[in-house]
Amino acid sequence: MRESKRKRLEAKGWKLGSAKDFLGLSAEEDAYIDLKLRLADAVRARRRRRHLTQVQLARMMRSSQSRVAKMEAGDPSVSLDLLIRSLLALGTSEQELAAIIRRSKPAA
Amino acid sequence: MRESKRKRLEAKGWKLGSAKDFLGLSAEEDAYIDLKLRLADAVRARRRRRHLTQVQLARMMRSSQSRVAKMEAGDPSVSLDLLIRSLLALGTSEQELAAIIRRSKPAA
DNA sequence: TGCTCTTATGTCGGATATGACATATAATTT
DNA sequence: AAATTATATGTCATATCCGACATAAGAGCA
Repeated sequence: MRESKRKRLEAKGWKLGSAKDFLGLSAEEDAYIDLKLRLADAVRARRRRRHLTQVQLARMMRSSQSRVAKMEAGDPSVSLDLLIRSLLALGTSEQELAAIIRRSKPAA
Repeated sequence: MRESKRKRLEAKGWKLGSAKDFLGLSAEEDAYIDLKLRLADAVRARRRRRHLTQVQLARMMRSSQSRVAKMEAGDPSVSLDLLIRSLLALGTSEQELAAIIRRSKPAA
């Protein structure tokens, strides 16, 4: 998973503490963002494994292709809700979901 | 955890497929709701274990007491995002988070 | 009984995430 | 290279979720 240093670089619109209180809960924020990016990667991986296009997945979950693209890109406008609902729509079991969440950020 | 048959009963405002397409993705919907309720219980358990009031937890995560109450009650107006951010604010590690998610609904 | 602390429930204006659409940029195929 | 298919990016109106507030309900104690 070479594209996971992406995480830092791709702080595209993440607004983080910057727009907020500038000091404080950056520890949880970090874990939260990291989790989202990990789920995003998992969605893409699972969708591809099932040979589905973004359009197909979008229809399965009554969303749209652009939403799926943003999801997989780790766009900050995408919620954890949508990510997890996507994984569930892809048939991910709770065990598998847990495994995705448990897995910490790959070694550098 | 006797209060988990609550799940079915407490379909208070869950609107489910009812307001939606009436047929279709109830499998994922079920998993989704079940997950939320499990996280809700986990928040309450962890908050109590740390001897925090809802007001205190609310302040820690810059939310409000009423939101925390709704979270713990499994109110449908609460998102997965908020539930997970709460758990992270309570110092839950990703390992622990995974354990909460993995754990399937208790036997009856 | 009142008093204090905690939690529950209802509501609301404002904030954010949503699907949809248009369109751009790959990536494949012919 | 042109056509086709897949994915990316930007924008927008509406739906949903948010914190905040008011207030009720419960628990424990003076």
